[in-house]
Amino acid sequence: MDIPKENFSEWYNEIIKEAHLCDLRYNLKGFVVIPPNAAQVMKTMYRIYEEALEKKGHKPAYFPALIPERNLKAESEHVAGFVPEVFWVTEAGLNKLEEKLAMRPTSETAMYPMYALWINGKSDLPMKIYQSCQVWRHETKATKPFIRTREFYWIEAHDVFATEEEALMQVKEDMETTEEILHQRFGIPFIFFKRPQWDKFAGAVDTYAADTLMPDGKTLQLPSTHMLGQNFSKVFNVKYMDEDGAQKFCWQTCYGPAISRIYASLFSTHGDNKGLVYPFELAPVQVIIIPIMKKDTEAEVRKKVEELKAKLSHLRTEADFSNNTPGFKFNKWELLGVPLRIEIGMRDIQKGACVVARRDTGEKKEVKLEKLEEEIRKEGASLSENLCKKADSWFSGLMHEADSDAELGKAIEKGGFVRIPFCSDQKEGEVCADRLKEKHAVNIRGSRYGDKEKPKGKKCVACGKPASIFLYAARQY
RNA sequence: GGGGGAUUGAGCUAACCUGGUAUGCUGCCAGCUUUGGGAGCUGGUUGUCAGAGUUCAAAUCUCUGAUCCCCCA
Repeated sequence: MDIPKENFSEWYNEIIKEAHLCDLRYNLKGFVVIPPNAAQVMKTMYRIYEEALEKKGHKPAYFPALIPERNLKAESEHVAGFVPEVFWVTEAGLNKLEEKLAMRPTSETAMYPMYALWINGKSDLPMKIYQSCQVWRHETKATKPFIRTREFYWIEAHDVFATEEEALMQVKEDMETTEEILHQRFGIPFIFFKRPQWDKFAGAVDTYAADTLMPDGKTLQLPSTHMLGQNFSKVFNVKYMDEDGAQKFCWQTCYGPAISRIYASLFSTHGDNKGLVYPFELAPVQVIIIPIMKKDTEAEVRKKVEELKAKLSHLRTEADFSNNTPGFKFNKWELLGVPLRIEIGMRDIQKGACVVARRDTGEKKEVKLEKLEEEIRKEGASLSENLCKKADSWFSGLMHEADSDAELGKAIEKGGFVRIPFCSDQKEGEVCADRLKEKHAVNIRGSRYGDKEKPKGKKCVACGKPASIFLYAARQY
């Protein structure tokens, strides 16, 4: 493959096809088949996430995919937000169902009626449960593989606490988890925004969402964590008996990292003109050994390669003995994003060495065989670190500021986020957000988490009234 | 929501206007040769989106339907 990443849209379609990341031939709009090349990475991402959540006190569970209509409709804001996108099951076998069943678009209304039964007293709290599952949303916007599909793969964690403070702490913990995994381990840069009131999760008190950037400068929402307050507990009767003997409503949060979407940003962030580039930890094949064989040396080289493979069996190591030329194999495994490649032929064997090549930099170097394991470990770690650093520096170059409508119009063309003074992130600010959307095709992402600065003396870029807060604008997926 | 494109083997494609044995490349399988940056030869391999109509004869003409992909907001 040789598509310049500058033309991101074309690059994205091409890499999906060339590297077999998903098969679009399943003839149902918005539903894609995810073959092993992508599924292996997604499973690793799932495993990393699940381990992290469990380490922080979450336990796994599985809830039904179908939700009775009356459950889904219990919380009015929630239902208003999701119903336009729900797939309904209305028939079973030969009969019409008496009550429609929703294919879960998210699982609050499947889980919380059970929570009401499970939680009785303070000793049941906090209750932190997650499930890894698929959800379905009949998206009306244009679908795009991994980024916006009508069926997608995610984890949803739903936590319940006795107090508001604990719930707020959980929101913070979710943000930390996101930083530890998405940024530090996957190398994906992002910013946490507190969404404006008009753009929060349906039914939530507040929504905090991690927004990353795609190579074309448009933003993509990754995990979000929601402070649900008591909105759902009051509807679903999630209560505990306090020490004073009174029944009290619980405080809830939920957190939803969408693995399929995170995967999109993973390969889009790190990939290059030659194809995929994976962090060492996530690569389905971490080390590929390419034997260089002549007819008379084949047996000897083969033996050596098997030896190396066994030596590196603690990693996902493979050897390519296929009947292709070395050049073909180099290109193939580079396209597939294998972080490290070992080349070995008689020339090297005689020196007691092999050649190690890095996917990210293309550097090749000779490594003595007795130092191989150590070198592989070092180079693997260094590669992941380099990917993260490269992504960070690219990302930080896309942070802009604007104090007026005209400046915003200019800055947004560069791609990325633009920090602007804004009248309000409460409901009344929506008019201004709509105006900017109309004029510049930008979306207001919210205030940056932790940004305490006040826009003293500045005016809202949309309405010109005194600004109360700095918000960020970006074009979005 | 607006626009565009398309449906011929696993993928890309020719033939369609002017109806008559469906073309080539890639892939895949087998064999031989080959291997330090996309190898070569020989042989093999599967197909006209669905339904109806016109006709001696339909990938091609007519009608009806279905589906997908892409771009922009």
